[in-house]
Amino acid sequence: MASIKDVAAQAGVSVATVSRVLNAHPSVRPETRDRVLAAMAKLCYRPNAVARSLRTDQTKTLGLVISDVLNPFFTELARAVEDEARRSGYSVIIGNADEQPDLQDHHVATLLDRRIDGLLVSPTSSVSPLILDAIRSGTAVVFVDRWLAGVDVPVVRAEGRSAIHDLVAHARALGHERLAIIAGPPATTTGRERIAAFREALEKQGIDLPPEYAGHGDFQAASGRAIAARFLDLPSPPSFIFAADNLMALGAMQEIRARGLMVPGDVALAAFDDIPWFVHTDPPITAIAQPTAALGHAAVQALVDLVEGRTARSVTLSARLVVRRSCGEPEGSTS
Amino acid sequence: MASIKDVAAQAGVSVATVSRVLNAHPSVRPETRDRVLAAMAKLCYRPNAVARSLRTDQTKTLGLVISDVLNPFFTELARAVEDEARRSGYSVIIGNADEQPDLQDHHVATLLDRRIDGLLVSPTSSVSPLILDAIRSGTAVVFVDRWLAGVDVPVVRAEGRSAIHDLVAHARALGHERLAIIAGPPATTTGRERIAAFREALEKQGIDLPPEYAGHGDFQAASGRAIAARFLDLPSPPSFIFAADNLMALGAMQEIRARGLMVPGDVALAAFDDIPWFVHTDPPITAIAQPTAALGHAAVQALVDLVEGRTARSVTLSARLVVRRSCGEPEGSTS
DNA sequence: CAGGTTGTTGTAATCGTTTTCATCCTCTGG
DNA sequence: CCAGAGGATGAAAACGATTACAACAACCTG
Repeated sequence: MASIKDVAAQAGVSVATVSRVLNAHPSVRPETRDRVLAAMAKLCYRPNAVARSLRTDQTKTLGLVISDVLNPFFTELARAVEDEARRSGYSVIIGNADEQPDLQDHHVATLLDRRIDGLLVSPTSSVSPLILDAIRSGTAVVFVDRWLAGVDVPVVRAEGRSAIHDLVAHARALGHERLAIIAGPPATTTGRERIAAFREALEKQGIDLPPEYAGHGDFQAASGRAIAARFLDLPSPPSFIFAADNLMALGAMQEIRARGLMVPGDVALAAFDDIPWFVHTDPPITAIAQPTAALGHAAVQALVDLVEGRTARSVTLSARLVVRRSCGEPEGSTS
Repeated sequence: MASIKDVAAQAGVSVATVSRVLNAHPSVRPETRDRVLAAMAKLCYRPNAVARSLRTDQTKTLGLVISDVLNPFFTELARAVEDEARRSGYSVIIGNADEQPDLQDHHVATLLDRRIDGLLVSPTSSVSPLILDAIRSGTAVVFVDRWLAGVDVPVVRAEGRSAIHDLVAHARALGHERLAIIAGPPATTTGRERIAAFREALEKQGIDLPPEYAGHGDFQAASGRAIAARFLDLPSPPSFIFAADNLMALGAMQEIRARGLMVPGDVALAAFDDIPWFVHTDPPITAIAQPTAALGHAAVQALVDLVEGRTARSVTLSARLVVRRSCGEPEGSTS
């Protein structure tokens, strides 16, 4: 592959001049520029980003470490992140932590070794010395969706508390009295917040959340299924199950189906995170929708601000309840 | 960030020695090695992958360019690719082409600029001078799922022909006579192959595929919906619609629902690609399942073979029909 | 016409590694 | 006791770009 030296030789100029036309430096005579451009075209020259990064100390690359690519929420987030990053002239390297702290650390480490300009993380666990080190040593970091306490880093997330209150009110209006939750891991902020909001909403309605009606999964389908099974095995099983993400809702659905039970007749179901398929499930699933793409865009903007030396602020967008039929027939409904 | 020079100074040795312990070179006195290791720990030294890549001319990075990350098939493929690559010591940079040739080229170009060691592509269009150039100039390339004709590059894909024959036979057994297909873009191999197999299967059954029963979408939901609408507006609409991927099936489902029609009563529906949600839709959707993860693993193995100077062969796995209820009630079914 | 500007170009240092070659030391065998 | 082997280390040259600085020409101004 042709290097800047080959181009310089071909054009009969020095490498400095070639570099100057590469970087659109003003003081290059048009005639010389054309000669260089011609040489580049002739040799199919493409600048070596590796060498450039070494010299300029910037890779024009952002790292994104998410908990689970297979979760449609994170997939959409990743896509939005990539789109926005590209608009700002950055590439994105995605690391899939698969909800495992070790894997998360592995990705953070290799991204740091690759000298990415900035890091976007949705932390899997509550502590990560590596991430904290990176922040302390000056790496630009922004948290998205989930965050780590005790560090001064911008957080871009959706506020789900009020939507959860709406959901609980909705369930109560439909006559549900025994409400259960399949929450996320306590080690994650979203794992803790969603159950806290749920409990708070129940209290507002004058009911409480018995321990056996609260399970902590890992945001993946299998755990949702296992916890749903535990609920349904109870002497007095809940009449309503709220899954804190769409994958655990899928698992719960599988378990409910496997037992020959009906939604919402036997158990009602609702999920945090909305996905297109929820419209077509049997029954359509009531869910809390996050402004996923907006989250991704805002996160990249904040990170790029940080990387380029500007200041960045945290952003909180709001999630909203989308009522469908999985909690019972809304009054006035025909189907 | 500490460099190899700082470590050398701290340990009182030359950079060459530090480099040697970094690369586990045998001829370093154990005592020296320990001293260097201690210095590295003290300085929190991490080797700069950028500098290393420049010197060694290898980035230990693979590029993956896929047509649409939001398509669950590609998401799962990407995940499998990343897993397998990590096992072989490579990172993966994913480029999402969003079914747009321009975007695909953009990603290929930046990946090449970053001097990735190998490229995994599922081409969006039938021609791509950039990709062809890359192959000619010696870049290791492997095609996955889709491919480009006329180049000697390993292809890793699933064979769906026989599963499509099974599907058509299944539809016929259920009494369907007017079968339609929402195919992919003719510019893609999967777009062409699936409709060819479908037409062939129909012929075997003694029926033909009228032009108005064949539409070409772009593998995304909106196009599936538009084509389904066209089918349903026909004076004699089809009784069975086969969508060539899951997103177009989603679009078709949306259109069918919007018209108040029932599946499979009014129209039957089947999809290429299977996803977990198909079990829970109303009705559960009959689909052709690909061995997605295996595809990803095989593709990476082939690519790594190529990168590391071994020879790689094409791999063809087979897809299989998963019968559910969206084409009609199978005999003996109770639900 | 001297002296200063301005515009265009080249030389060479630099980024953080790896690696070749040379050097120095120690040990072995005759 | 000396030659030669071999082990451990260092000096320095790459890799392909960017950029500070110097150099030189041409031009303008008084």
